[in-house]
Amino acid sequence: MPELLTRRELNKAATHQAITDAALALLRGKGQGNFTVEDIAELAGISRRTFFNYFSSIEAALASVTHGFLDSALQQFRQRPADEPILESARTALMQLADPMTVAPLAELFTLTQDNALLSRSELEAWDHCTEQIISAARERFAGAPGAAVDELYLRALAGSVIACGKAAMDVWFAQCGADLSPASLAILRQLLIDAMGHLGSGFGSPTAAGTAPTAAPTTLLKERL
Amino acid sequence: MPELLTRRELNKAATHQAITDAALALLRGKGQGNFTVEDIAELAGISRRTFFNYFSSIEAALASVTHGFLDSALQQFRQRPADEPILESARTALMQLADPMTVAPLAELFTLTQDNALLSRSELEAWDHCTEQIISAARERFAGAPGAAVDELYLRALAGSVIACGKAAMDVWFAQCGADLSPASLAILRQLLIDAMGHLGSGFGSPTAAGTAPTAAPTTLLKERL
DNA sequence: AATTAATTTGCGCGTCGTGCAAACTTGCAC
DNA sequence: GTGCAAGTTTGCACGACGCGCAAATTAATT
Repeated sequence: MPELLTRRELNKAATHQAITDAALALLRGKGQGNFTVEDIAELAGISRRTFFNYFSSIEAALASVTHGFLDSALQQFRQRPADEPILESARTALMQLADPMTVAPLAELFTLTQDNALLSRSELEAWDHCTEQIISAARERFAGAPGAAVDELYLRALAGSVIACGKAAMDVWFAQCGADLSPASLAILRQLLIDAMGHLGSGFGSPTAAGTAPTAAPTTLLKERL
Repeated sequence: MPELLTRRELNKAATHQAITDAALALLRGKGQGNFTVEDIAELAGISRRTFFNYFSSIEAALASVTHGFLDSALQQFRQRPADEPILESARTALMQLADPMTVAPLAELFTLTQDNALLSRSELEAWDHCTEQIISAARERFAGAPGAAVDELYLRALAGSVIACGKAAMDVWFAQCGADLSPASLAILRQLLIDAMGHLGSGFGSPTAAGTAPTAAPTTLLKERL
């Protein structure tokens, strides 16, 4: 969290926040596609033109919620020790996000958008953007390894799969718990993330092995420790 | 391939094709963002309004190339025997696509779009749509299994990871070979797909294990047989 | 040939996204 | 403080978008 000192940065951050807040409020009240940029601008107390100085579309404004969420995930990942197994790092980073403050905005966004269609374009873009950043982070981590050249395919396949599993866990969670943010619900999310990463780590060996059942391999290696 | 008999369906298919051809031609000639729907309509010999009867945007028109590619992948996957290991089915389905006729349009689209930005929104949407369909296909496959309820998390994590690995292989291939469609280049693509699925099947154990090196586990299980 | 259904087309309208230049705000040095 | 330089907001204008609508055109049915 870099301290923003100058007034300019403060104002900019405030406007940014005001826009996403307004967009979310309108999404809540009127539903997807039933409000315009002008509506957002008015509610946020800025001009239509200024909105476009911050975001190129309504979708982009809403996707900033997802960006925020994924950015903090990235942050968690980057500060894991470099000698830790990479799947373990990913798992831990994702787990840190299963707390109310962090998931709340994303959860609401999900419930408000997935009613109508699938994940909207900008949402997908946010996840994709995060994938690219994981690739960078993982590349840096492997840079100091014995083998000189990093296997680009390995990196991209791994990062993509991790994100896919994270997304899968979230999808299942929302389908199961809706916007429920209770401790019990968050515990389920954590377990889903653990299981998803377990499946990934065990090569998707059996559909039930890495689940809640007291089976051997994956659960022992990736058991939750709280 | 369903035989289209009536004139109506024939015309529709022809128009559809004419539009994507025109869009690709303009993309080739003028570059991303430097032509309008009206340009496409004119080149395709239809009205601007008719374009929107087929696609909701230029991006969507271009993404139909990707959709076609992924749909045929889906088709390959669905006709695999149900008792085959699912990763093996996915691998085989993807491999069938490494032939010139199938990848050529996609390859060109990649070279024309990835110059500027990342994969555009509609491209991502196409991959996501394919993921959803793989989930359906896999769910059907597991439906006739002993365990009654299908593990939704397993399904979604698996499908997402498979697609992510396929995408990773393609990304690396394009970065490496550009639009080269020679047998040698396609052989590389096949190997990349094999390796990516190998990494996935072995739980991303080691960065180099599932590669070309004569290591034990993954390569033996997923070796190419031609 | 006449009827019916599907498709194309032109028109209009509200919205989008952006370049531009004029206001206005902030930071910095004198 | 005063004033200057750099950054930001705003209004305006313009081309493009996406779609509803109804008339015109085309294909299938009898």
